[in-house]
Amino acid sequence: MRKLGSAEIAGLLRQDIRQGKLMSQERLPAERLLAENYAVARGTVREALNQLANDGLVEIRRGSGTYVLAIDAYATNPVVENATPLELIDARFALEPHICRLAVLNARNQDLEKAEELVVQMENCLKEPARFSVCDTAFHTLLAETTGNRLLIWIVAQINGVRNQDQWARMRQLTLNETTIAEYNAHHREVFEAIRNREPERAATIMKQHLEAARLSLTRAAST
Amino acid sequence: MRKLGSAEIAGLLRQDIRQGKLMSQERLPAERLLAENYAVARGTVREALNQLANDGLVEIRRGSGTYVLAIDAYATNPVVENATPLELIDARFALEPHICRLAVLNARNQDLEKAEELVVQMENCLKEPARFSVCDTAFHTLLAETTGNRLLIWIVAQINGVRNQDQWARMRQLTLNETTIAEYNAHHREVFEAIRNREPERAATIMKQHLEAARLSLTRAAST
DNA sequence: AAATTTTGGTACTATTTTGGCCTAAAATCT
DNA sequence: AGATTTTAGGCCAAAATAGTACCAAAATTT
Repeated sequence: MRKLGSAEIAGLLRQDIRQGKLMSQERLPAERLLAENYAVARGTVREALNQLANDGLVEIRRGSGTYVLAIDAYATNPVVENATPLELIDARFALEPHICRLAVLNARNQDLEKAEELVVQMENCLKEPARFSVCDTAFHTLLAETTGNRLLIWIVAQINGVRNQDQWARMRQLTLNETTIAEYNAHHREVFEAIRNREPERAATIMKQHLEAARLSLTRAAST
Repeated sequence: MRKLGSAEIAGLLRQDIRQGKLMSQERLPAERLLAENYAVARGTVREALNQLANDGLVEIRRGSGTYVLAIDAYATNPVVENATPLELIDARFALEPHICRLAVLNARNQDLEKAEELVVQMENCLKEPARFSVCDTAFHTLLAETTGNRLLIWIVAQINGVRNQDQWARMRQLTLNETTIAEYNAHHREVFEAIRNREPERAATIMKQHLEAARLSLTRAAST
């Protein structure tokens, strides 16, 4: 790990504040403690805190401590970052079936080639959940791109940003075993075939079933 | 792999910056480190960094480091702002039917009251396209809020942001006459009734018809 | 109410890190 | 063959950091 500077420290603290690990009004650890935690000199921590105070994220009170304020300044899109896996599945449930329809209407041969390549790659990932997950994201992104609708592409990109969060990663580890990967692969294959055969409604229907399965394994995992 | 030149290094860094891998304000690795990472001499890295600094992508501070600066042009969402009315309708086509389903499942009495109030307001706007449009946006936003899904609420909010753009305003003026407002009102009324009667599929179907009608009048207007 | 502890504020020096600059040999391109 | 770029190394100056000590305000304990 590279040595940390004041900019990095400030970034880490910003992140903690954004993610709500440090809640509003909460007092964060004393400068000397933070310095020890990050294995850094106190001056460096002070520099970082002054940056945060300058941005209005934090209030420094001499003799008392440093306090988090204004979550609202960052309320622009913490929602996206903090979405729960279930909210995310519902959003995909809304979007992806229709994305399939539009993909059918707009798919060019080169899109189909890319899609098939990804499907094949995923079928070779039965025992590699991490790699499967990457391809899975790429597959759903490709579908969005195939629609040619920049707005949809952007929305899907935002949603994919959420999938890299902690909670999602944990859930994925719980749900992605060899059986479910095989199941998902069958869905992906069917979606691909439906798109290649230009059957919009079938593609949409299968995507719905796919997401229904994903939601099921998610709720099952959540209840254990 | 061929050896890299300063131009290639500059290209790679440009890409990382545009993709957000190197965020704004972030300090990128020291020249000596970059040189090691890319297996290249320090002078080459320096040349690349000078190119980026020349393009205003990066700020080099002697003794401190090299910092990414204001890439807001890329980081923000020009996509959303520049979406065409047709892209927007397609996105709503993807989202809103399912939002209707979720709204049916989650609607509380107070949501229904607000919805009915908006429907009534719209029915009194036959000759006031501007006011109708405001209520229309509020109605669709309310449906999203009723789902309780923060991610969907956020997405709809982003989409609504687009509707205030010039192009959209022009289109709206072209399409919103007394006849179409009356037609849309009938749709809204039906959607509301379906939600009150807890009929998710009917609500979704009517919303689809509503959006289909909107797309039709849009394409008609565009072809004149 | 007073003493003690904890907290941020400040000053100072030594060390490390970082970019700025130069040169000469080697590699690459034209 | 000539021109340009890249390499490899050393040295300099600016900035950041480390480390230490002490001060003052607030909080806590006695």
